[in-house]
This record gives sequence, structure tokens and C-alpha cells, in this order.
Amino acid sequence: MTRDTVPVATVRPLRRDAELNRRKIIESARIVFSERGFGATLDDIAHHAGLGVGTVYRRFPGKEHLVEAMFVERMDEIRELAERALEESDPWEGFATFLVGTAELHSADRGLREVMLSNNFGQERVAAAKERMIPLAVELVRRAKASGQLRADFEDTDLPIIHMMIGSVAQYTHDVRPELWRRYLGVLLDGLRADSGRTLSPEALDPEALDVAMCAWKPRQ
Amino acid sequence: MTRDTVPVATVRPLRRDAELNRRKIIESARIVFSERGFGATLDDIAHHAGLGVGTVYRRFPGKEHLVEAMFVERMDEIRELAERALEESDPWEGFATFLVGTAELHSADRGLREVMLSNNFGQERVAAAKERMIPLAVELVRRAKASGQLRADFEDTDLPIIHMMIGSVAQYTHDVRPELWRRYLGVLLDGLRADSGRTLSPEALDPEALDVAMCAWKPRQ
DNA sequence: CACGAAGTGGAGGAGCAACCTCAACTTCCG
DNA sequence: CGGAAGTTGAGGTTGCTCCTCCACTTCGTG
Repeated sequence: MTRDTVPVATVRPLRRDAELNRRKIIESARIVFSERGFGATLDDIAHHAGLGVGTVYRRFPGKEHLVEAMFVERMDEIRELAERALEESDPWEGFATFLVGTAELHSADRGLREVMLSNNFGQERVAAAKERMIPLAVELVRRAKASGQLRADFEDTDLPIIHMMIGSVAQYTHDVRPELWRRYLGVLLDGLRADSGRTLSPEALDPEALDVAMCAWKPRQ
Repeated sequence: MTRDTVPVATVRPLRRDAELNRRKIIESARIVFSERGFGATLDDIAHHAGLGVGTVYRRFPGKEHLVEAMFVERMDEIRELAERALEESDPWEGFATFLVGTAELHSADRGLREVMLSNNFGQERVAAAKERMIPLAVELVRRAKASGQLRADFEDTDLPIIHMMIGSVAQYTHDVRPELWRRYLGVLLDGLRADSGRTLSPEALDPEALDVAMCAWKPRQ
């Protein structure tokens, strides 16, 4: 090794056709995962992209890697959503906007929903993206409670559970009325306003318990 | 055939040991289906009953038959629940009692939930049992709306969707906090009281669309 | 008790689906 | 033009569920 050898950037760029195919794969993965979730196989994605299976496996060692590559940016979308929601002057509006916005993303992209609600997909980078998002969501909740508009017994861990509920409706009625979930999110939001004077029971999950649930959950069909 | 041949009651009774085993199978099926849903195989049930697979297949031609034999009575439990709820003097209490009671049954029995929310399990007799139950539920909704306590834009088809939501939470947190679904049913009930003054959108499913959704839904894991 | 009918067990075949490999072929680009 | 890089898809492997089959056991009647 001479002194001139550049130690970084050892990865030489892909051949032009290969780079094109890589993009086709990612594009197809986005579409297929969003429609059918991670139940979809790499074979499905290859077929959708008009490529052989081998090509996909050459580029991505396994489904995990493709997922990783794909959802970090989607999760950053959610983070941006939270940032914009925090700019809302009315804390309740901010909270509600965030909830509706994330539900829109979840209901339009089944893969995203599965990544967000399960801890079985994507490791490092996805987890990191989640971590980046959480404090913003926590702050949205805090503000809405402090303003007296969100019921005081609401907890941070209620957020993913609500997404789980809304997502299951979205999936159930997807072929028949893709927007129906808004109806039930409406009921939930009405139920979450502070004015009811009632108290929720039992208590919400603590973060550890939520983590256990997320690790155990493996979606299918 | 002589005149004396009795045309009915041609089925001769099972041998004593066989009858015992039949009961074991049904008992095991109840337990296994309620824990793991219809994803469970007849092999699983046989093993749980301490019998060979062949024995199960000899008695029940397929999973469908076992399901049919098993859930008609469970659905009648729900009907009785509705009957009792109709006896409540306060219409809202009746409505809420019914919702909590059915959710309790669903969350304790994954198989029951799957039968209720999908049209892919059990045919004739299960469908008939559902039909018997529906008018009672409709009446519960009608009364609660007429009393001005249930929001006026609530529809009959909201009931199964709410069960879908609650059931998905119950499944998600089953191993960690089996009773947590009550918390979210609480939020929903608060949101369903008439006093919010807000209006749900979009509109609820019509019964035909609900049927399509139920036919398409096949639960897994 | 003894015998035939009824019932049982569980290894294993058939069928399917997902995952991934590999060797023959094609394309790129210096 | 030559060799490195890339592509292909039939098919091997694994893992699952469903269900059959027949040698074996048990029942209960004459």
C-alpha cells in the first residue's frame, strides 16, 4: 500500500446499467412493500421490477437490508411531520395534525406501518430513526396536555397503540373504503379531548412493556 | 326395506372410547383455537388432546367442520349478552355493556374474534347464528341513539369495526397486558357519547361493503 | 372368551411457498 | 476487443400444513 492509497471511498461505483437496476429495485420495493407489506417476497419485487431474482439478491443480501435502505427516509418524513406539528400555535391542533398525518402515512404504506409497530424489521438505522422521532412526539403530547385540551391521563405509549388500531381498520377496509379509518380516528380524537371528565383505565403501557409487544408482533396478511 | 325400518336416527352411536375422544378433541380445539386462532392446525389440536392426528381427521373431515361445531354456541353467548343488555333500563348503559361484554369475549378467544370478523370460517350454521344476533345489536344502537346519549351519526356497521380495532390491540398487547384493550375501548366510548357536538366523517360502511371487507379478511399471526 | 367391527397412531407423502444459489449467458467500458 | 461486471431464472433447500394409510389396539356382543 503506497501513501497515496485513499483509505476511504474504497467502494468503486456500480456500472451504469447496474446502478439503473438498483434504482428499479428500490422503486419496486417501495411500491410492493407499501401495498402488501413485508409478506411480499424478493421474488415479487424482482418480478415487479422486470428483473431476475438473482439480480435483487446480488444487490441486497436479504430482505432486511432492503427494508433498512428503504424506511429510514420514510421515518424521517414522520419526524418532519412532528416538527411541523410543533410549529402549530394551538397545542391541540398540533397534536391532532400529527396523529392524522402519521395515520395517513401508515394507511398509505403498509410496510411503513409494519416497521413502525414491530421491532422485527430493520435494525440499527431504523431504530436510530425511531429514537430521533420519539422526543418530538413526546413534546407534542406534553404541550397538548399542558394546555388542558388533551386529557391528562393520556400517555406517550398510547400513540403507537392508536396507530395499531387505526392501521388495522385501514387494512380491513382498504379495498372497500380506503379512507374509512378517518371516521374512527375522529371518534378517538373526540374521546381524547379533556372535557369528558372521565378517567382511563387500566393504565397505559410503560415503555418496556411496549417494547416487548413490538418485539413479539409479526404481521401477516 | 320393510315398513318397520326407521328412516331417521340411522346414525348409530359411537363406541364409548370414541365418544370420549370426540369430547377430548372438542375440548382441545376450544383451548387451542382460543389461544392461537385458526392458524392452529388439526395436528396441534390432536397433540394437545394427546391423540393421533388420524383420530381427529376420522371424526372431523376438516378444520371447517370443527369450527362449525364449535362456534355456534359461542355466538349464541353473544346473542344472550345482547338480550341482557336490552333489559338494561338506561339505553346507554345497555349499549356500553354490550360493547364491553363482546370485547371481553373477543379478547379472550382469538378464534371467536376471527369467526366474527371474517366470512371465511364456518358456513351455514355460523352465518345463521350471526343473523340471529344482528337485529338485537341494531336495536341496542337504535335505543341508545333515540335516548340522545349515543351520537346520532353512529351506524350499525361501526360495531364490527370497533371490534376489529379493540381486537387488534388485545392481540398486540396480549402477552404483556391482556386487559389493556379496556383503556382504548374507554377512549372510544367517550368519543361515542353524543355530547361532543362534532360529526363523524367519512360516513360509515354500508352493510354490503362491510360484507366485502369481511370476506376479504383472512387473519394470520 | 373370542371374534369381528370399530377405532387408533403417527410416520410420511403430496403440495405449496419462500428463500436463495449457480453456471451459462449478456453487457459494459477501458 | 477482452475481461470484469452484471444478469438470469430454473431449480435445490427448507419448512410448513394438510391429510392418508394400514398395521395395530380396543370394544362389546354372542
